[in-house]
Amino acid sequence: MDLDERKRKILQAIIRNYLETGEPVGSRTISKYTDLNLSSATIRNEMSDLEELGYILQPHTSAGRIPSDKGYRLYVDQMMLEKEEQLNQATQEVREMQKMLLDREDKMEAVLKQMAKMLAANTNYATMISAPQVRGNKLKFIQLSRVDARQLLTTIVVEGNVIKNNMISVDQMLDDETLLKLNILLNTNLNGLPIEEINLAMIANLKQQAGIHAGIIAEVMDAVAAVIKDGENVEIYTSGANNIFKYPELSDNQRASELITTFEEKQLLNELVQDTLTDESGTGIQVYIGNETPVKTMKDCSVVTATYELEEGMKGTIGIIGPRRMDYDKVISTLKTLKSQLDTIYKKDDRDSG
Amino acid sequence: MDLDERKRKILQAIIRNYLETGEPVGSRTISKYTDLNLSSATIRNEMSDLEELGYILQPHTSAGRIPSDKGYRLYVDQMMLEKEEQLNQATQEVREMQKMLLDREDKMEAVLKQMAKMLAANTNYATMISAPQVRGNKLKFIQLSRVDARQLLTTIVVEGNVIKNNMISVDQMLDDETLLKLNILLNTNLNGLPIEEINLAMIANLKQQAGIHAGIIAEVMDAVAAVIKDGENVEIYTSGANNIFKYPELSDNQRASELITTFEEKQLLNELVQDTLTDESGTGIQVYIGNETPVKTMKDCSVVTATYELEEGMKGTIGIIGPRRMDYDKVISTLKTLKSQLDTIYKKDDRDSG
DNA sequence: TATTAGCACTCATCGCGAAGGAGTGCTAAT
DNA sequence: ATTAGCACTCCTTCGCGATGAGTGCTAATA
Repeated sequence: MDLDERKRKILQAIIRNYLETGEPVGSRTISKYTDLNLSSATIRNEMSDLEELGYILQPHTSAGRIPSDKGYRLYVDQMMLEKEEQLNQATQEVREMQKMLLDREDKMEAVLKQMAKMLAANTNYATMISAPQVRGNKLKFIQLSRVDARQLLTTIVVEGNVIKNNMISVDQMLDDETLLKLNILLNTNLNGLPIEEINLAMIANLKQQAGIHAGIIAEVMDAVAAVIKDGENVEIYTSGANNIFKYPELSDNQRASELITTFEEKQLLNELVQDTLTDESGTGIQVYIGNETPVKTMKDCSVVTATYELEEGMKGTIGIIGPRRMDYDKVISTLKTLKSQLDTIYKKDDRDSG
Repeated sequence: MDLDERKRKILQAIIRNYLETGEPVGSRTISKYTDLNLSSATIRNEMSDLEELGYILQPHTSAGRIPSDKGYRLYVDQMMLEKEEQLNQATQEVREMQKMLLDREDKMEAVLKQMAKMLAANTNYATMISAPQVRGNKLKFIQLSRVDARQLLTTIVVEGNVIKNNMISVDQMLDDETLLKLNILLNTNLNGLPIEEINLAMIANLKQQAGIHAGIIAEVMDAVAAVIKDGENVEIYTSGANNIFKYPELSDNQRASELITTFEEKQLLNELVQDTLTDESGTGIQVYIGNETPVKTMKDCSVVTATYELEEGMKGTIGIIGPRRMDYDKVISTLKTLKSQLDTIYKKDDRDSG
């Protein structure tokens, strides 16, 4: 089942060539452009074997060969092993990104958006970045403030400095003392508590202590619940969806429409994020080739993802979506470098955003 | 220059037919499917006239005619006049939307997103909705809260209940009294003030009064400035970009790519919003045909926009983008109804969101 | 005078078959 | 084991005639 050296070299040559041209590769091409010094006939025999083994396939009888998913898979795995060390390639793109990360003074949202855009511009593929997922976080601070006679403002801060506001309408004006009491009640009972651990008994208890203001407590708890809910559907930023038009194999109406919808709805991309976050291989980089992807509209694409991690276990995903004949080499090394930048730089610096 | 009744009828028939089929319309078709009882020869003569006048044109010598931008323009203007009254058409879609608006309990963002989606599904065109633009608003409430030893939380509420949070890191812990003082200082000086009217002199004054905590004041003012900045780049929600693939005249690679980019970047859509908001015709509905649109990537499209207005002069834009042969009738009446729903329903109900 | 029938003409589109050519598999020679 | 040679496959391209939709013009008609 294992391939000998020569077969592997030929397969690699086929894939390399196909990545460049997007056209089926013939035996003569391989014979000419490799250092194997073999005639096209020999190559043909080997190709015949490779086809039988399922690494390549023929679009039609008298065409050259193109890599199968299995072929790509071998190629990628092999590459990942070989290139393990040469991380500090420090390409132009990465330097740019690094600069951007250091420059950041505005919100995470803006940084992620721009990062997606830059990645797309650099790779010529479609990109997505998910904001770090808030999960298992503790309440840090709750406050009720009187904005005007009829309106209270709830402010909830969760560890990791995720902030959430909510307006509550009240029937009659609350005096300062009552407001202070409620604030103390909320903070002494809830501060430091993981949101998930807030249960019905506690809520009932709070309400009882709040007396006639139980209704307000209820609304505050709704807002807290909303924080959890918000944390579930992660924000996803995309860019470069138009890049799919650069690859004829993706830009027929049917496929293009599906892909565009996927990028626009972002719903399905979430599946990709979840899948990436759960299945954690060693490197933090994953490659989905063709049908391997969890998003079925991308079955004619390849997807490379990286997970990055900020402090406090907040994880996010970066994804690059392109044709099967993606420049895996470039994409993987770019993602690796970017990932490590994010992992380290963000952890050093400790300010954060809302 | 003005068209006689017959010419107008023929032009109308040509446009109607072309809207349905997307194919050039021949004289025989018109002769058969109108109540004019004219032979195709007569129609041909009239069509020749209409072409000379610039209302229709021929893709090639022996093809039928298609409407020119000028032709569409006449058609739309005419239609807008005729249909002025029949607003209460209360179609299925509108009823659904109305229900959705009444149901709303979550944030504006979610409502607008879903509205865009629904519009796209109903019309089979691409849609966009801009969130109401915050402009000329007054500060309603400012608060500094101590979240932990090193961090202060700024909460700023603007009229219309736009809420903005910001974390401030401090070197040493502030005691309760100082915090209270700062809060009183901020609120007595700034509450009720239009954000634009805050000037350097006021800031200097505040800083002086804050004494050693001038740095904190500076950071709060930065956050206030950020509210203005936020207000400028309006959020725009889009949906149904994939619908362009339903119209062959828009879905060649070149055009599709440009349009998709426009929808993804949203930058350019902002121009459309601004244009719509400034140039205010009577009805609040605008129709851009082909090259009339301010967004050049949409030169092969028609764009219909409506402005809606919430309380306090907050205006937003709804846009529908489709091919030139758009079903203007349906789109306009849908937008008209939706607009009036938004105008009235939102004004009645007064709760709001952050 | 306006309308219409008739006709020649234009031109995009479709189908078809031949030519071209890239690439293969097989066989026989090296 | 490798390779040269050759027949074969089949996709692609191109040209060409047929088709047909639609026009403009002219002459006849009401």
